[in-house]
Amino acid sequence: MGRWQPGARERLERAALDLFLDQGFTETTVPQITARAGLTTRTFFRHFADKREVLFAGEHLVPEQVARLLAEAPPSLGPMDLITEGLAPAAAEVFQGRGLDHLLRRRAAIDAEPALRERELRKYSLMSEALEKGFRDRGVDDLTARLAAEIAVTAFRVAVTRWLDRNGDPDLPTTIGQTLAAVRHLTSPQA
Amino acid sequence: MGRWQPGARERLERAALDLFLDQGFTETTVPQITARAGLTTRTFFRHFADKREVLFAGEHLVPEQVARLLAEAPPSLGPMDLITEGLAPAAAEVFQGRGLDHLLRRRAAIDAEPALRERELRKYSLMSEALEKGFRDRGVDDLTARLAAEIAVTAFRVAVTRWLDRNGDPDLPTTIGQTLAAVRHLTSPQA
DNA sequence: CCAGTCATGACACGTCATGTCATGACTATG
DNA sequence: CATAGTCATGACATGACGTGTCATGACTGG
Repeated sequence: MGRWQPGARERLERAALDLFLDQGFTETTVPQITARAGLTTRTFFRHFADKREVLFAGEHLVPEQVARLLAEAPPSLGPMDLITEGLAPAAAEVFQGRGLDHLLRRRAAIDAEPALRERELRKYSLMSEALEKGFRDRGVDDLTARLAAEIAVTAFRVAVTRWLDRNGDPDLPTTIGQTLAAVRHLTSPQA
Repeated sequence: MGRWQPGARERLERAALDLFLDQGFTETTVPQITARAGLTTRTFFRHFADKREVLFAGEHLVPEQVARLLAEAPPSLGPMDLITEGLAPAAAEVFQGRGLDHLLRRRAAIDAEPALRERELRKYSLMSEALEKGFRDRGVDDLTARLAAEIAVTAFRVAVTRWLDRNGDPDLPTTIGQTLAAVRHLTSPQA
């Protein structure tokens, strides 16, 4: 792994987030990031495909985690039960790695920059595609699989927003559960 | 309006779509587009903020249309009814302007290029934000407004996909209705 | 006919992103 | 030790993207 000073990738991530929050995404140039991390511009693009990607490292493996989760779940569960019982707890773990403080700083940077918001949307879109495929592999029909995947991701996304807004107070699985309950209530006939 | 040869914007849109489909988005340079349209590079960026935007012209006014629609709807309707009765018919009109053939070509270009898919996601995200605000202005609570907006957009998006897949066969309002019915069924307790 | 407006042309420039080759620290093998 | 191989990084060149600025010239209104 690391030969020179190890952790080049991590240094770049930290430097980038600091600068994005301080100056804004557009105003921050790649040479500024690499200077702060003690590296060269070319090295930045060896670790990240583009300037935005520095805030989304590692998230490329979310889809495969989702796929594995669905493949291992009891076959009896329907789509909505899977979301409630399978995804919510697993999702919580993902967010344990980094502290709440880092998550809030990261969100602040993303919310401030349309280009980063777009990247965030793509992340959730990929997650939805993985879910959809997982549902279909379990025998769910195409339309239902697609809608269940989209609704699951929507609930997850809305729940994360609420959870961060409240500084992590009710824990994430609880917040996801509340959000799914609200979805059920909203779409029930008499609503 | 047009002084030299009129319709610069439209010529650029046509040239760009043709080239994107023929060579791909990345392989197409802005000078190639402008050459085909008989204009200069600088002029392209006067009409469109960036290369992707040439496929999304005019869509910036979708949010305000959504806002007006919700403001004018009968106050008695709940969120889900609004989606069914208000948005579906209005949405259909938007797609009448250009022919089905153009919509299919445009979708093919977008689906082939991640950067364009991201832009498409942003479009729907803006639509969702407009819907959410509209619901809140009608007195709907924050969480419900957010979820109703997201679900409405999801249903719309999925319906458009299915509608295009089937070459516009059941018309769009019908397809949206079917999709919403599938959502209700999916989220109903026994599903 | 003249002044003002405005879309476009022409040119310069900084940043992003990538291809290519060189360098030098580490590893493996004898 | 020695030598060959690997691999992350440095250094350099290049092309496309996107913007600022000024000039031009067709149209418009008085």
